[in-house]
Amino acid sequence: MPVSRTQPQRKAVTKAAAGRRPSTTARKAAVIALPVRALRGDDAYQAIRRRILDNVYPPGHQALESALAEDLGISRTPVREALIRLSNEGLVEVIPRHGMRVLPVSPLDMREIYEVLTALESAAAETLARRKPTDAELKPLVDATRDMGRALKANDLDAWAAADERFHQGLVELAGNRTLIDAVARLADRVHRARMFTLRLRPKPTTSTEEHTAMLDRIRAGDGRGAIEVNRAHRERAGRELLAIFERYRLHQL
Amino acid sequence: MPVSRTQPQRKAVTKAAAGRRPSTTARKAAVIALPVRALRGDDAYQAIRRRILDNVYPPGHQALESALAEDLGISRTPVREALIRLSNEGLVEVIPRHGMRVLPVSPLDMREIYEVLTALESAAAETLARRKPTDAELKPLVDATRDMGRALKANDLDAWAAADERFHQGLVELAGNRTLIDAVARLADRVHRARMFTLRLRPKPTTSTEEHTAMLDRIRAGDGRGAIEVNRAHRERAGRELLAIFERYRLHQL
DNA sequence: TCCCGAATCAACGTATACATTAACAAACAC
DNA sequence: GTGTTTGTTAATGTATACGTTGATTCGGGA
Repeated sequence: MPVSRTQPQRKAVTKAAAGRRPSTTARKAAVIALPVRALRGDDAYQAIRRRILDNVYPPGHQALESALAEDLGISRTPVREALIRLSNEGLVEVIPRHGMRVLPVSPLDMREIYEVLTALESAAAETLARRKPTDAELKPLVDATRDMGRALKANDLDAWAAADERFHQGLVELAGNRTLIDAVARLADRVHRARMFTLRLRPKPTTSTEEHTAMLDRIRAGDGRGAIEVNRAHRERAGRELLAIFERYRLHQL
Repeated sequence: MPVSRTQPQRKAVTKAAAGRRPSTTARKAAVIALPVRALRGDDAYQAIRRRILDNVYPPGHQALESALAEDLGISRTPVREALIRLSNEGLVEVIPRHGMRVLPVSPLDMREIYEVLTALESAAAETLARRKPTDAELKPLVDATRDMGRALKANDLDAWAAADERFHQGLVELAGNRTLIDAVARLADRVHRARMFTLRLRPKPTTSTEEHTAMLDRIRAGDGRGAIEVNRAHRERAGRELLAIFERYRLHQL
């Protein structure tokens, strides 16, 4: 779970013959640059994860290990390792004879996740408020909030969502508790998917910006209790709205 | 992470020739029962995990993939899969050329974990209090609290620790939020190890029982806020004590 | 004596081979 | 015609083979 520790950054190894049988003697690549980047190990994890987050593999999508391996141009071994991690994170389900299945985001799941996130972020907000962070430390949060407002004016929902994620991510990171960061990160992908589905179905998220500003005020004032309350209200409202959309459009059939 | 979903209960397949090369034609086992149960896949995970929790592999212990495979009588493949999961949970670290290393439980880690656990359990306590559970539902918690008292009188620290874990586990389960349960479970193993190390070094945990009773009272009264407060105080006190022991005995060198 | 470089070796990461077993279908009995 | 059983197939789980690469050690030069 400690992502930063368990995933030794692999430098981007490029292969001359990607996916080809490894030749006994390694030959230097032709002058022409490598057309396909060889995916292996953790890269397989990233690749599959990205396809899920980008909805290339939508909820309910099934794929056999061998099919994934072929898609990625690698063998089944690294694919299996990637699937173990993805199922750990609740993104996919491995069904013994039917490969993996991308898990749908059910309304129940969302309700659960929001409840947990609220608890975790509230703790982060309180810790942060107690620590009385400097303005410099809070700058990422201020910037993110500002960007949310700008994106909303420009009607750029994707930019709004990105800035909102940056705010929440930054809030948790500033608390400085690695275990907390990891716990949130573990839920982040699933929330991300749900929000992407609902992003264009819901009314303009105008109040979120104000709520973020209010939270920042509490944190600056060192008011831990107040920060908790604001965050809780923010999360609960957002969760309620998201669930309403979900149920109205029956997105959980996905 | 959704443990219950991602780990399809494997029925205890027994093998006639455990660990032996699989024979082409399956023969019925000799009349004499199978001496060694074949360990594979998820079993490897359980086996290694248990050895860590039981301190057979103490913090800092290193072992090569091949050594683990030999120990368990299986090949490296299922061992690797087990290690991926164990490192996900923060129990071990995989160091590229030096095998796996059982992670020590540092005071910093403990502080972080207790902070997160406090947030999660408080949420559980509040949810539970709001739901006004029946006495029948609360029975496991009442029983656990009672057993803690008994164990303390009998001076059976292991039984006390087991009952205490049962209480906290039961509390979270009663809240009925699977995501929450999984998030707590993910931290449980590390906490368990830390507590086992300190169990016999600290003064008798007499106040915990009272605090549990107080929490139950709040829950019964439907007083969510109060349950949060009691739980927070309980966790913070316990965390402080644990950390004090840790630092006094410099257990983090382990 | 200490430092640097080359050679050796072993552990890992990945690919592949193989036996097991569940799913599916066809054939048979009723 | 329907239900059951058996045979076939394909996907998995595990083992094993193999090339790559980093660690370690030994030797030579300063």
